[in-house]
Amino acid sequence: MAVSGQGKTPHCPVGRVLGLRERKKLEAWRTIRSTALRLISECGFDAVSVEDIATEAGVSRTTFFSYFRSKEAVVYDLDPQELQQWRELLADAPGGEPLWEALTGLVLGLAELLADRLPLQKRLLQQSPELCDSSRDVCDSFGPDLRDWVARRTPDGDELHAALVLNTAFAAFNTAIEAWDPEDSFDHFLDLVRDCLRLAGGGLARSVS
Amino acid sequence: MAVSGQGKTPHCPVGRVLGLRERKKLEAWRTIRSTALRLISECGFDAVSVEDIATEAGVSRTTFFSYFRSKEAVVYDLDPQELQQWRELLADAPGGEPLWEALTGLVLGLAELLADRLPLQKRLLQQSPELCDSSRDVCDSFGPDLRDWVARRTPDGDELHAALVLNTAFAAFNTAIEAWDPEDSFDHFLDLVRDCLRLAGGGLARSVS
DNA sequence: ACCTGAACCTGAACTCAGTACAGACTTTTA
DNA sequence: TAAAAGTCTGTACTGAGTTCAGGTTCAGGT
Repeated sequence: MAVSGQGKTPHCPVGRVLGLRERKKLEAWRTIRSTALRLISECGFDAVSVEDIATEAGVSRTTFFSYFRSKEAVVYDLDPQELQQWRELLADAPGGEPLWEALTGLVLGLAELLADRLPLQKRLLQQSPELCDSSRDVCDSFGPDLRDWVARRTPDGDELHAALVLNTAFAAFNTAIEAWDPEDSFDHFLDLVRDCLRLAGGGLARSVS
Repeated sequence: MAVSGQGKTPHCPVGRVLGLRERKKLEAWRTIRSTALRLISECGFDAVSVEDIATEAGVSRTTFFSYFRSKEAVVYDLDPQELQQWRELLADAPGGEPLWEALTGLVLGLAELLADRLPLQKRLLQQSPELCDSSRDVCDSFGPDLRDWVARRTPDGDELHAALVLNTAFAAFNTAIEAWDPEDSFDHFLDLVRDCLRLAGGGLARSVS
């Protein structure tokens, strides 16, 4: 029944043309999200409670948790429209390519899709070390979809290889995020992602040191 | 001052010859750990509270948290003696090898060190999906040490490569753990770890599908 | 325009993880 | 054997996440 993956009770505003109900929900989602990011960037992740966020966003604590599974999710979750774009990216992905090439393309496409959010998110990560070792990361927001996508195109008997490729791609993406300085240009980030994927794809045993 | 990484107030029983104090602490650690694992395997991770564990182990809730940073930690943390062995492994590791080879050796050594615990841990993971998506994993227990070790031997300017290699090694290890059926032999697990590391090291772009 | 069902929001009450701390107790050391 | 240092415990607190009953708002059909 649930189509989206975020927002439980809210039936998830992903429809093509939005009714009043869905417009309001999307608006609520964004209000909560932006309020949260503002407060967290001002005071730090731990110093802001869900109560604070809800109040400041003009909504109840209960409602907050109906939009976001957890406090971290408000930082990492994709905007519903981004999520939709991401799913279109998955749906349109060519089927014939080798898995690693396909993943490289998808991850890069995703990175571009996140161009607006990532600088802020990375800055939050730097400001709030609590968020870092909370062991949740950006991959949590699109990981499940990508996992499904990979599973769907994986022939029986090849699951180990598929899982390894996927986890390694995540590792490469995370490494790029870790290494990136958000003061640098976003193109520089894209280069980092490309480099990491290329190195991992080419074989780490081969590189120096 | 803190030498260990787990156990805050308890000054950490890693000394060569143990005084009464340290022996008691090690005993308490193990009592809490084994009690926790027993209860969790009987009832599931979420169905057991820290209160339950502490009571059953004959210790106060406060004391539990002085031995383990979190509820998950009681599942993932290394036994103090295993931790010491792991650190000796790191200290004895040869310095001249290329990073990927060195990591391969270390990870395999670690896996052997964990031979006793891993089957049980993996069974817990299967029984309690909550534990899986808590996004904490076995790497949390030895990851920081390994990260330090890598940082120490990484020349300036090579941090990106080092981080990528480390994260990829983790990904390979995790993939092996995911794929392993604890009913199979532990040797089979070691083979999986070796395979994953070899594939990732050799270059995922090269492999089929 | 009105009715009805469904989706949504809310406050209240609850469980439990994690922290702080002061006082009691136990080992160490001198 | 007494002070110092380390450890345990109960208590009390904050805040995350869940449940639920009751009220409000929107959508679709008449």
